[in-house]
Amino acid sequence: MKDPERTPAGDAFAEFSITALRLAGPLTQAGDALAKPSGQTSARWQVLAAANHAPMSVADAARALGLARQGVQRIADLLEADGLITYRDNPTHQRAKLMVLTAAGETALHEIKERQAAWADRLGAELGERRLRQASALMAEIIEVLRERSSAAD
Amino acid sequence: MKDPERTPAGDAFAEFSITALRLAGPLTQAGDALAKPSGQTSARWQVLAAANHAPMSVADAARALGLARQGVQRIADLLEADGLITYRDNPTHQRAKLMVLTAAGETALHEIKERQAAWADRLGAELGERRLRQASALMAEIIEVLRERSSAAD
DNA sequence: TCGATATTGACAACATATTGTCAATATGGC
DNA sequence: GCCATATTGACAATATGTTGTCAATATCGA
Repeated sequence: MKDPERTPAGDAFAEFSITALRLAGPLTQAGDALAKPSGQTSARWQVLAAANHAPMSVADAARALGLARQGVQRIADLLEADGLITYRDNPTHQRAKLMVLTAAGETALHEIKERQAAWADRLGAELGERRLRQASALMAEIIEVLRERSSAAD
Repeated sequence: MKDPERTPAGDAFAEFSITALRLAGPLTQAGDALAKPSGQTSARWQVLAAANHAPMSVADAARALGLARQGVQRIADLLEADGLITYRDNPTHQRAKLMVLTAAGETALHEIKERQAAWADRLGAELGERRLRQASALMAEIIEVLRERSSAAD
C-alpha cells in the first residue's frame, strides 16, 4: 500500500484516506441502528433532517448533503411515498418543488434525534470534544480542497 | 439537526459524524480518478492492495478492509474475470482459496500507487502531517468503539 | 472420534449512490 | 424581449455495499 510513497506527510494523508473510508461503514451502520426503530435509515434520516432545517428543493438538499442530486431524489420520492414528506409548490420555481415534513415525518425525525442525542453524548464524552472538533475541521478542509481540485480541470 | 442535543461533546460528535459521512464521497471519487487511468476503481484498488500485501482469502480481505465479506467477494470475482488476480489453492483450507495478483494486476496496482503517491504527497504537505495523524488516530479509535458497541448486544 | 459451533463461499434481494442523458424551466447579458 | 447558459427533475444504467440464507468445511472441546 505504500511502495512509491515518499514524504511522511504524503504517507499520513494516505493513511488518513484509508481510515476515513473504513470509518464510513460503521458510522452508517450506527446511523441505521438509530433510525431503524422509527422505520428509517441513515440516508432517509439525512434527507428528513435537511428538509426539516428549511423547506428546500431536492437539488438544494443534495448540495447541502454533498451528494448527487439523483440519489437524493430517489430517497425523497421514497419518503413522499411513505408519507413522511410532501412536495409543496415553490413560488419562485415552477419545477423545483419544496420538500416539507408531514406530521409523520416530524414524529419520526424527532424520535431519531432523541436516540441520536443520547448516543452522541455518550460517545462524545468518551472521545473528547476538542479532538472531535479538530478532526471535523480538518475533514471539512479536505472536503473543500477535494472539491476545488475536482471542479478544476486538474 | 440538533434539537435534543445536550452536551457540547455530544454536539461535537454529531458534527463529526456528519462531516465524516460527507467526506466519504469526495474521497472515493478522488480514488476513482486515481485508479481510472489503469481501468480500475477505488473498490477494486483496495482489494488489489489487500491481496498484494499478502495472499489472502476473500474473507481475510473483507476483515482487513472492514467490509462485508460478500461485497469483497463480488469485487474479487470481477478482478479475476478481468485477469488481475487468480485464486490459488490454499493448503490450509479447502474452500477458502487465496487471492494472488497476476502480472496484469501488479502492473495496474503499481501504476495507481505511483499516481496516489504524488497526489498524497501534495495534499499531505498542504494539510499537515501532524493533524492528519491525529485525525487518523481518532478515527481508528471511533471504528474500534463502534465495533465493540455493535458486536455487543447494546 | 464425535458433535457443537464458527467460518467460508455461493446465491439472492435490496439500499445507497454515481454517472450520463434528456427535456423543461430559470437566469442573466445583450 | 431574446438567446446562450445553467439548473432541475425524470429516467436509465451501473457500481458499491449490506443483509440474509444455505451448504460445505474447519475448529475445538469433551
